[in-house]
Amino acid sequence: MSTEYAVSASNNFLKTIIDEDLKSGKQSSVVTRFPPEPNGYLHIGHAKSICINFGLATEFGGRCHLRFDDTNPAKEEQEYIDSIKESVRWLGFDWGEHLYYASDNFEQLYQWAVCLVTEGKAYVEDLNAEQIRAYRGTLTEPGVESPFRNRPVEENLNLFQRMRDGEFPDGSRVLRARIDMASPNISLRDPVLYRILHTPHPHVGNAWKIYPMYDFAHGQTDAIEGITHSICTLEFESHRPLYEWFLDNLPVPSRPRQYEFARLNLTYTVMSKRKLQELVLNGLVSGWDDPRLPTLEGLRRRGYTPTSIRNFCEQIGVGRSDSWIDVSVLEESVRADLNDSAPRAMAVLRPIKLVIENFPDGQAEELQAANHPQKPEMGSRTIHFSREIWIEADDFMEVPSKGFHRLTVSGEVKLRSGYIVTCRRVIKDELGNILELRCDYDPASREGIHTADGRKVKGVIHWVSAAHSITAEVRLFDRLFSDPNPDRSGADYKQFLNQNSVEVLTECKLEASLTCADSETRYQFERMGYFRQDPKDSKPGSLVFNRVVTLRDVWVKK
RNA sequence: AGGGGUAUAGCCAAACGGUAAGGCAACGGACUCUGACUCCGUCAUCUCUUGGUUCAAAUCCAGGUACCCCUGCCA
Repeated sequence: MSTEYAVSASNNFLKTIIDEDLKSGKQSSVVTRFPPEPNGYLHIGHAKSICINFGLATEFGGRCHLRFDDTNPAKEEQEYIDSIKESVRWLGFDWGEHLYYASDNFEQLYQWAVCLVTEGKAYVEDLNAEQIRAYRGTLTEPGVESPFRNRPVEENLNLFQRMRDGEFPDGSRVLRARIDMASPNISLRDPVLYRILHTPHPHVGNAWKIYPMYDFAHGQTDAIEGITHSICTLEFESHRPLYEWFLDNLPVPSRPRQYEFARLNLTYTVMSKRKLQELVLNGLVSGWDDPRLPTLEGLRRRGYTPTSIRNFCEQIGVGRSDSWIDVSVLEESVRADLNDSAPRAMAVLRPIKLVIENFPDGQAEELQAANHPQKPEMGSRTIHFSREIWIEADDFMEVPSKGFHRLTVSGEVKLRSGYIVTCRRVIKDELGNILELRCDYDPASREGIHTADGRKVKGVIHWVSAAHSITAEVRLFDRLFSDPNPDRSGADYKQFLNQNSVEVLTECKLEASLTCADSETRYQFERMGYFRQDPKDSKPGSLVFNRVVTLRDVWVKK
């Protein structure tokens, strides 16, 4: 399987639209944008949007902007701006010179609001939030016009200027568009354009006392940046008429179009910012970068590669119907990438001692082990074979179950890249716990898996020389939730938290070559899965590895 | 209930009036010094449903049904 980015050139409705726009000459180039609000960390759902926007730009030879949709300083912080930029870069995308902030357009937006006021298309509202809500009507009943709706233009101009000047307290007035209080589309019932907020802004500081709402900022900002295809998620679909109303009524420099796609839903996790934040704040996870979280920082810390996430986004496609992607698709994606690129190593996670009685004490033999079974160009490394080695406890069964083909009493097994050993006896303590296995090895069995009498050995297991191993901590992560859809309505998602979503093993025995493991390198610990050092907690001398994902295992399924 | 959307295999998803792509999963087999990888094969007489138009319908028309979104001074 190839790990190249372009997994398939499958079509989707956005590509079709862009293709037609380009061919018909409606657009001469493609300009998209990824427009996060800097009020939290990015997650895998954002990755889908990032891949769509940057991907489309790349595919059609256009460009993609990174734009912070920073119109609500009450929720936004510089920390999030920094994290978002880092995550987008990590994913492998480059916005070049095109980094923008909606807030850089505040003055222009203000002037356009004045235009609307001047033309009688916007007015200053004195009703409070509760009253506005009551006047708005319901889904089935039309709204009622505000008593301030027909305020004279001059008065509106005066009041709006004074709102800007900071003369009024938060919440005392808003600027509203004058559209249609009876519209069946509620977002057209005189939507709020500006609110008063005496709050400093992370990007423009204390310059403003009033801030535009999303609807009044997004489309115009798209127009200013020359965005041709403004791609957002489905819940903004009913805002599209409003998006277009502003473009129709303001002297904007270009005419962007909004298109919507279905957001990503992943099983066994939660994706809403609110819930993610709740998990972090309540200490239910270790932080925004907890390796069990679907945040990009979490996936990154766990060991997911940017390539695997991009491939995942390509695989799941883009559509307009609500869909649920099983996490196993994400897991399979990182397996595919890592299988290709990860050097192999041996690590025994739950060690049990095996003593080779016919190997001299105090000696060691150097063996060569391939770093990748299908890629000789990745070379090999030296491992040591000696009298005492560690093997995985699971790889020995005193009473083998049917189909088990690893080590059993008086059975034989091949030590990967080493020799065939035969188990002679089991030494236990008085409680019956296995202390060690006593074995013999066949010095002639270095190559292949055939015994001296020509039989083929059934099993191959990983191992590590006791005297040449290092002890390390390994963290095994599982799904954060035990239910495929913890988010389903009517239940508290927290009740579905998987109590065993992390298992910490502190007595793992790793081959010595891992002593100087590079912190970015993902390894395949043979037969156990893919691992990488935890970037925060792993230190020279006390290594900590995270399991990115297990290997596929058809045996345990049976 | 008003408005806006969506229904194609277990999960995604293509198709644009010409006879149901592809991926993942699953299943069967081969290969293998990782029960991994890889390889081969199987997997929708059928597109939510009921009618209609047509030589021909997943695609067009009419009526149902199910689910999602919208009543923040959030985005």
